[in-house]
Amino acid sequence: MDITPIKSALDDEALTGTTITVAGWVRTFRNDRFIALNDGSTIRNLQCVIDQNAVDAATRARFTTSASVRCTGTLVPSQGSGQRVELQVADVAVLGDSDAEAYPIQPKKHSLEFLRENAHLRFRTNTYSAIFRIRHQVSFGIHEYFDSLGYCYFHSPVITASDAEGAGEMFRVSTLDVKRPPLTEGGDVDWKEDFFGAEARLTVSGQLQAENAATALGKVYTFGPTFRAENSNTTRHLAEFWMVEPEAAFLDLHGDMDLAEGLCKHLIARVLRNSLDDLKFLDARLKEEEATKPKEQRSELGLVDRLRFVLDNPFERITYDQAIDILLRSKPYQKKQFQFPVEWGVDLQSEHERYLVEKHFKKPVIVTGYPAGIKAFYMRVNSPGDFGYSEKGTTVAAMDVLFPGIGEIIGGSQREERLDVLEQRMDEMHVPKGELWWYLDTRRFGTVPHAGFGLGLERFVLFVTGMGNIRDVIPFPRTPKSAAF
RNA sequence: UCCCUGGUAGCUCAGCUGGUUAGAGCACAUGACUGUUAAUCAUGGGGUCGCUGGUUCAAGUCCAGCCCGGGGAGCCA
Repeated sequence: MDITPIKSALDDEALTGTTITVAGWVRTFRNDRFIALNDGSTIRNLQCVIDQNAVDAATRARFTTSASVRCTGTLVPSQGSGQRVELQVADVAVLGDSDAEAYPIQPKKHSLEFLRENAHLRFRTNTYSAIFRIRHQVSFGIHEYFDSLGYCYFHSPVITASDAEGAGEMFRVSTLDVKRPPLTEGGDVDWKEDFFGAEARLTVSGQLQAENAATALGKVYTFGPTFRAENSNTTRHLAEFWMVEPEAAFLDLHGDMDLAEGLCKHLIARVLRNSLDDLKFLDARLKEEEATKPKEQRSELGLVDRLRFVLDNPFERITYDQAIDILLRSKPYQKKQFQFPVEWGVDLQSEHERYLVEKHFKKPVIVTGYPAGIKAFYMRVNSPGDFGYSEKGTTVAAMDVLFPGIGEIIGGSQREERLDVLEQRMDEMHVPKGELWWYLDTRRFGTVPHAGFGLGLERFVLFVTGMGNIRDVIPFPRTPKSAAF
């Protein structure tokens, strides 16, 4: 039996007048006659009209919220005003009952907190089904973008024996007995006895391995789960998240910025093209939510308009020096409204990034040329004439893409390809060179200028969906003290 | 980890300065309904007031500790 997706039933005008079978989950059953059926193919429901003479009362009583149902009938123009077509049901089967008393999700508005606690069922709501369809569009668009530019999808390992990547605290991977681990003569845990014969951890980044690949395959990108054991309790952090990390040989900082901006725009364009129903739903939801907020906290543009605006305008590209200048001349600085100091050499705080993006430029901003002291060892040291070079101190070819409401959505850089400079920086920052010999080999044998970045998938989905909490844009969020489901 | 804030019915929330039997809307159950759009109408059931201890004649309400959620900050993507 062919099952027609509800999306096709609603959109394909050639199906009107034909007999089709649809299958999905009941959203509501009204007037003992109308099933609003959803199968996940679209946010819209198909109205299935039951003939009460043909379907007995006992069966009709089983059309409860979230029961799974299969309906066969004729697709006809609707007599009601809420939809273009509806299904005149000739045959209906309840595939799986849903006890209305026990089922937690009701046909009403629920708080996101409650739905988060029912993460296994929240996909059945309009909001979350929209989010995860959009997440799919973004994921697929990532492959589409890099493939179209000749990038090779590269699978970096999830388990690593190196903790020198410096991107954050790592989770340990071990098969040793936690209560009685083997010990060395000195009384320490003997990791040689562990599964990998060394201390192993979950990756915090595939970048270093991607650099190995880029200096052979030319252009690569990784896309997979990444793990950080930081005790971060915010709306923008997860312990397990998905990251995209392109890395390309013969690419400089400007090319890197072009690549990052191009990716963001490609993804936004794709979502606008393929997920407009879902976006419009989230847009309306957002407006409703914002109506309860004071005027100054409301955003000027709706979700769809915001996405179009980002798509249509170039990202602002400034140096760290310029960012500091703007902040020093800003009203909040002069009125002493910033909590953290603004001076050359210290990192930009959330409040500073927010000011630049949301108040000053009112669009995405790429900041380059950060002081070397606050950035990772592998970033290229700037020389006079480089964009981002500063008279005030040593800077590196870093670039952070800052988005309104979210802050840093992409962090990247041109990499230090000069072996001597790289080794000196590793010494300064106490990065163990011995452990990273395989990484340094890229600079020993045919080193080339190259660049890349990391984009947090969930942060991007957060922006595209207009959601406020990163735990709502990943199916089963892992955060400190929480790994349920 | 730090700061702020909250936890009362399945959900969303009200409950004043401590004082009868802790309320509402929605949901749910039963009944009605052949054009509904989060359908509607009638009737009904439903509570360890987060946990533990304390103050008091009396605690949902006051105090202390703990647990959990939310917002913000740091770390970052």
